Amino acid sequence: MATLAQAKQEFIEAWGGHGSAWGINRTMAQIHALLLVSEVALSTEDVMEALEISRGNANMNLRALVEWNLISRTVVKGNRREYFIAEKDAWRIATQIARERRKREIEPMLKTLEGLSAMEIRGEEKKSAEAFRQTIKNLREVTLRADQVISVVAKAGGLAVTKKILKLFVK
Amino acid sequence: MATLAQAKQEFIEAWGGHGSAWGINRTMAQIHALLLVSEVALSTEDVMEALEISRGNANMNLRALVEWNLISRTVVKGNRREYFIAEKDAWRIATQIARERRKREIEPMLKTLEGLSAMEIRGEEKKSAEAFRQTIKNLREVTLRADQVISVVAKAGGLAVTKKILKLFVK
DNA sequence: TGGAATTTTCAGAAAATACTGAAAGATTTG
DNA sequence: CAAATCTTTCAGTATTTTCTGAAAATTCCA
Repeated sequence: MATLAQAKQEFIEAWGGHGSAWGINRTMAQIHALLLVSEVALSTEDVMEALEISRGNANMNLRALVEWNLISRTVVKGNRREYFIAEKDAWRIATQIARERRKREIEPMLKTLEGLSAMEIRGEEKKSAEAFRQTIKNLREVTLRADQVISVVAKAGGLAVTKKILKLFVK
Repeated sequence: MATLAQAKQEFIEAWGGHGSAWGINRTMAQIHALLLVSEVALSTEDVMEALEISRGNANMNLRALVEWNLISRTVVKGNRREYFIAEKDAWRIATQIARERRKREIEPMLKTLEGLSAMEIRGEEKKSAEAFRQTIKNLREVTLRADQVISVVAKAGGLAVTKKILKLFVK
């Protein structure tokens, strides 16, 4: 049987390991995990110590997490340092990650595909050019629908609503 | 105005660049793109030449793409070599990618969260332990729902069906 | 305003990841 | 079944990504 501290440590390591699944690096995911299971706000120093990382690394990844809106800066009174606190609501965490990845990955991809769609192609190979254009168009359409699915879910009222809607479709 | 070859080249580079968005490396994505826009099956040699990569690299990434079910081996008669051909249907490409990522990323994550949920925690901090357990449970539930959304969409009849269902929810 | 406390930046170092090329292993064919 | 053709493997190398630590910048307070 584990102590609470051990369980938290295990979670931090696991979350760090899975971080690449949603497009962030190990350290960033570990810091996120650390703050997720911390009951109090933590300073850069605290994070450095807990994860045994350098100040630069801590600073950089804390900033990135703030940009992702997964954590926020806060003030602890009687103290000059900056402290950080994580968004704890799992639904909001998930939709926030979805939102960021959409922005960073799907949108640029759609831009690329749209650019290629719009490209005029010269030369004799009419048929081939048409096939190429169609491939791109299809990829664009599918990407667009994936994007919409993500977007619809992220804008759903929350976990309970999603669960109900899913019931209509599952099994 | 670009030639068809130039447009294809541009697509290959772009697709390579976006590859990391869906969990594969640049070369693997480029090979996929090359085969996607190729009207004929290509051999390892062809791929090596087109992308200026080594035999080892070509071989490794072609195998990975076969494992992802994004391309398949084929035979060109009167020829001893192995040739490769890509799945061209955009909907199937997308669902295949979704399926693989689910397997490689979401499932292990659920396993981890379930393991942590099941963990018994000793010590005096009952309240804290309960809060921790709740955090994990919530993350698990949200991950599970995300998984189900992906799964439902991937099993939908195809792009047309998805489009219709989306209409119920968008705007 | 001076200076102590804190945060940010970034060049170089370390670590992780991807690639090469040649050798070994298969497979086909004459 | 031996030679030719093709595929796979993998140790070493190259590239990319991430991290460190110290200096510079900023903020806060007396």
